Order: sequence, then structure tokens, then C-alpha cells
Amino acid sequence: MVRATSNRPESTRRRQRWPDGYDPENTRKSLIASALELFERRGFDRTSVQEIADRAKLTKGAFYHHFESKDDLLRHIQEEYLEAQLAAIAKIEAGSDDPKVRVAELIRFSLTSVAEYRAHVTIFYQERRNLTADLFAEVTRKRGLVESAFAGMIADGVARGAFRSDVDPRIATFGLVGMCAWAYQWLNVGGPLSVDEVARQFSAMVLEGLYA
Amino acid sequence: MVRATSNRPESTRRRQRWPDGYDPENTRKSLIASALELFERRGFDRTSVQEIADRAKLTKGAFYHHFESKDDLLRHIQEEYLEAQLAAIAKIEAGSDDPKVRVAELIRFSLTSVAEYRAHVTIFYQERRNLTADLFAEVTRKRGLVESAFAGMIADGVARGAFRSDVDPRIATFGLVGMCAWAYQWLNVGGPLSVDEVARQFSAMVLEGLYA
DNA sequence: ACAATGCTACCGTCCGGTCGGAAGGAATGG
DNA sequence: CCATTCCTTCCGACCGGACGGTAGCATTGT
Repeated sequence: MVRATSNRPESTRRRQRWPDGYDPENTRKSLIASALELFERRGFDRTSVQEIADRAKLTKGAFYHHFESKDDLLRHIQEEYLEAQLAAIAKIEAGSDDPKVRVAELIRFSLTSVAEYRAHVTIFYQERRNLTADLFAEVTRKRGLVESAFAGMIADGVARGAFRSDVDPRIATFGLVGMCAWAYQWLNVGGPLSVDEVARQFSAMVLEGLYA
Repeated sequence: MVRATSNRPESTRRRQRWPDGYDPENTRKSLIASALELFERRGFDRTSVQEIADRAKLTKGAFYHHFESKDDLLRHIQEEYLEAQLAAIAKIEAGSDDPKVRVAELIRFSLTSVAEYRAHVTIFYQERRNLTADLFAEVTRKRGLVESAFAGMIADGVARGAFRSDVDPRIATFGLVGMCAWAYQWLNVGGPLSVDEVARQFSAMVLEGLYA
């Protein structure tokens, strides 16, 4: 439970040259990749630092050279995912302002990111409580921004008469977010259901309803 | 990770009488209650048996008298929840066979059970992987029955023309289940949103759509 | 020389689980 | 009615192992 950030100022770090194209930053990446896989499959608590190092064909010493603590690594993973989320939201908000289009876009984007960042997402939702209190608050805040985007678009749709007036934007948002977030439990990239098809079905269900 | 069931054959157990209405079965219950609270708040792995015992004003010795292992307790909690789920499903299936009514009922029931069994639900979804492989399979199977109920009702609605013909029952089911299951992340009984109101909104959104 | 990188060995702590036994009601037998 | 034994419940000390993290050193490129 060590505090303190480990943000290494990339700009001030002189990169060392290693033989035959070896890049020391790769070890960091492979440690993260190793952790992503292990955390996703067995959870944060049941994955030891030793195992993370082993899987990356390194040692604990190397791990603790690159990360302050196990928590620090978790934090890194969470932020990696959140940054991607926020960037994508911004892109959608810069596009069409038709509420229907926006909601459909948001659904599709959410599902895409679940498929793409599967391990990140799983870890994000399952291991949030392992963060320190203040870090948890920060992560929750950023996550709230994503949900606010949903809520804002729906509220906008209601205000402009595109959506039914008796829709409660907060509740509808919870439903939408849940629908999409839950996909991390069952949606696999190689599976029988394509992301686009799922997105289309979800949009149709939510926008037009199931009724014939 | 001990196997073996701890099902004590109640019928063959002679109950002992204790002074002033003391019931030894209360010990078991308070251990479970203690664990429910701690598992929900801090997770299975980060809760020690000692803490569970402490909170119930007992000792580890007492705990291991009533449960075979920590896993055994988790298993007990999971099954407690699943039994309640399956019973409720059966009740709905015995009621109206109008697909629209059934889907609405299922949504309301799902949300109600999330509100009522909040700790159980949280633990169920977050700690499934801590079960042994075969127990996990069993739990997943039972959970599958619940989801099959959703899927069956939607497929039925499509077949009978109540729902649009281009709806994929599998995907719609995933959406519905996700919407409801996700409620464990935000729905609180004492909160500003009543379960019935949320259920009505969800039903309207899914059945009639958002469009004005 | 120096900084970055990675390795080995080690430490203190905590945790799941075990074990022998204490307390005391229930059953038995006289 | 008392004495003995048995069973259930619970206690508390303890064990073995695993885990997060540290310290010191070896190697290598600049």
C-alpha cells in the first residue's frame, strides 16, 4: 500500500542502447502484459509478483526496478484503460450531435473497447477496491465522466424531443452502461457474435424497443 | 481448497438445549452475516478468517468447527443466493405467459433480488473464480438456468410475433441480464431510486424503446 | 566512472488451517 | 438424586508456507 507516484518523466530519461535492438522499455511492457493476463484470469490478490515476473521470464528484482509496488502496477493498468475511454468519448462528442446517432455510437464504442481492452476492463471492474482510497476516488471520478457522457446525451435527446419525455436519463444511463459493461463477461472477439452485430442489436433494442 | 461437502444431516443431529433460549445455530448465522459484510466490502481474498470470527465475536476455532474451510463458506453463500434465484424464476414461469408481462416481471424480479441480496450478489459476481473448478462449473450451470429463462421468454415472444422478428434472443438476453445484474454496482435500497421505478423505466426502455 | 538494468538471497508478516482441551448440558445407570 | 460419561461448542496457541518488499551485487552500455 505504498503511496507516491512512479511517473517517470519520459522526456528526461536518456534511453540506453542495448545489443541487437533490445529495448529496455520492453521489459516494462512485458511485465504489464504478463500481469494483464494473470490478473484477468486469477485476480489481483491471487497473482503473486513472483508469478508475474516468471511469466515475463524475469525476476522480482526486475519487477521492483520498474514498479514501486504491486499496487503501482494495478494503478498503471487502470489509468491506461481510463485514458483510452476518455479519449474515445471526446471523439464521439466531437461528431454528430443527433442524440440517436450519439447513443448508437456510444454503445458501439463501449462494446468495441470491451472487446479490445478485455483484460483491462475485467481488471478494472473486479479490482477497483484494491486501490488505495484516494486513487479509488480518482478512478471513480474519471469513470463518472464516461457515464456522464451517456447521461448527457440521453438528457439532451429528451430535451430536444427525440426521446420519450417520461424517460429518466439517470436510470436509462445506468441501464445502458450496465448492458455494455456486462459484455466483458461474455463477449469474445473470436466468438460467434461480432461486435458490430451486438452493437446493432443493443441499439435497436434500446432505441426502438422489442415490440413488434 | 478442501473438497467434501459439509452438509450436516440435520435429521440425525440431536439438538442440544442451551440456557436462556440460546441457539447454537445462531453462531453459524452470525459467522455468515459477518462474512457477507466483509466479503462485500473488502473481497474474499482480503478478508481473513480471523476477521470474520472477530466481527462475530468468536474465534477461528469456532469458525472451523462450523465450516470446513473458507471456501466452504463462500460456497454456502453462493448457493444460498442461487437457490433464491431459481425459486423466483419458477414462480414467474408459473404465472402469465404473455411475453411482455414475463419480461417485465423478470426485470422487476432481478432488480428486487439485487436490492434484497445485495451482499450475496456482489460476492457472487466478484468471487466466482475463487471456487474450485467443479464448484465453479456447478454454479455457472445454475446461473445459466436463470439466463435461459430470459432467453426462452424472449425467443417465445419473437416466435409468437409479440417482439420484432429481427431480434436475436441471445443478444437481447445478454443485454437484459447485464442491465439488471449491473444494478448491484449502484442500486441501494435506501437511495433516491426506488426499485419499482427503476424496473418500470427499464421495462419501458427495452420494450417500447427510447424514441418519442 | 557512472547510470541503468536485472539477479539472488533474504526478511518480517500474515494467513489458512490444525490440535488439544475446557466448559457444560444431555444421557445413562444406579 | 447423584456420579459418570459423552457430545457439542468453542477457545487459543501453534505451524508451515507463501507473499510483498528490500539489499547488495553483477553486468553492460555510454
